[in-house]
Amino acid sequence: MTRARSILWFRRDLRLDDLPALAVAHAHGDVTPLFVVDPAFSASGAPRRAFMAAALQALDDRMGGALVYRHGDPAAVVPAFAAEVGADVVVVSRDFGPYGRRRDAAVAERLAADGRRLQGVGSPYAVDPGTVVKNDGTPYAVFTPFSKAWLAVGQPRWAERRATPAVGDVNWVGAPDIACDGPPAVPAVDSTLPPASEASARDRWAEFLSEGLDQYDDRRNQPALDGTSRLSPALRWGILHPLQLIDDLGPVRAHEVFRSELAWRDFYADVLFRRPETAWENLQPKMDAMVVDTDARAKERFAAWTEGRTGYPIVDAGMRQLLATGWMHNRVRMIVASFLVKDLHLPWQWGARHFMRHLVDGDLASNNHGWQWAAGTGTDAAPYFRVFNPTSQSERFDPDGEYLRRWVPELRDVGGVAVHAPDGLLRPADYPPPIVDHAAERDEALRRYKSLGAAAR
DNA sequence: TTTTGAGTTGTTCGA
DNA sequence: GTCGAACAACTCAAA
Repeated sequence: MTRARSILWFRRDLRLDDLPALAVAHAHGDVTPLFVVDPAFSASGAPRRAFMAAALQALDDRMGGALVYRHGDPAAVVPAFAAEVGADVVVVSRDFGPYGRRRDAAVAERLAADGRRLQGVGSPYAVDPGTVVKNDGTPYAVFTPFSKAWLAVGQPRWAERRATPAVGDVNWVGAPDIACDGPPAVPAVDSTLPPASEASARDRWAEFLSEGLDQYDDRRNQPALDGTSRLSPALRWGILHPLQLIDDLGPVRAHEVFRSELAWRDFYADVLFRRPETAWENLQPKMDAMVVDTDARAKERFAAWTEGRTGYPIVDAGMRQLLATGWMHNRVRMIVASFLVKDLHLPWQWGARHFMRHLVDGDLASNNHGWQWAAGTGTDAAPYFRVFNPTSQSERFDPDGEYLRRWVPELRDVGGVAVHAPDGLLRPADYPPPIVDHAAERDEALRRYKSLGAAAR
């Protein structure tokens, strides 16, 4: 008689340590690990595809090569696979995103039709979306009170939490005995990010914890420095779970700032869980009347923005870093986002889509609600008059121009402060002049916001 | 129910 | 060079 068997279907929790779904699958008996390669993902940029493929490879290595890849629509592939291998249960980490919920509902329905079930265990968040509520049971819409309640709800749970024990005796039943499609292709990229394995992510965390975290609140805003954890891709793909980080934090100001960033991640996941349509629609409907440019000139400007040839060095440096590595420093993300929305007057969705395509850590909730914040359409929106000045941001956060020269080599020989805004004779011949005048576009943005207010009254 | 204080990340201007 | 005020009005959250 064969032993009972379950399928562990990996999606965005690409780890084995501290994975509740694995413990549950193991309790069912033999475990068949599955990853479904979704054709929709092939639209992503090379660094993003490379990181996911590398994470899967590292995961598979830990399972002795047992990971089964199948290509296609999960709603068809997963139930068929469960029937093929004779598994009654498919265990997953729960996905709270709009696409993931639709997908999982479809999969669960088809599994149920065959007398099987989808079992969701755990999530990639410190506190699951939908959990943090006000006294009247409704969700928070402002970050600061959310984060206080998040901490109040979370801390007792985290204190009594036991990391899921290492599962050393799992009997993996998978490839090569089970037929397998190929893994996703691994494009070559030159990445400065930590490699995509659990061991290297843990090493990076240990290094950051001992060397960088205590100065996090000071150094995290300087893009030339290694002042951030750079663990966002590991968190995005579930190579690490946020509680593995929170467990190590102490009652220190810099640690609290770092934890607050993890609270932002949970906050935006919660907002998107409550309002799934806000992935691509304004959270604040009154902002729908905002005038944005979408004509041919707008498309040309958008192309210049994506390719890093706006003539604003800090913007171009960030956009080039994104294309080259799949990552961009957070301070620079805010600067380029403000530039797209308030200097170029383009729809925030254009920028969000580009980021999602290229960012290795691109997460729909954090990314798109971050963009909504920048555009003033979202939760906790920035006041309309808060318009980033790309030159003064550059002077303030990259005072020596080190980041600029690293990513915009045309500026290598521009000395002193001119590197932040090389104009006239100081501009190298191969570096473009500014595509717009910031002062003029700032006024234009303020004018548009004001006329919106007048129209609303 | 009403009131009150507050709200991630900024810039500019004038004294 | 430094500093405070202005830039609006609204919504949220809790007392």
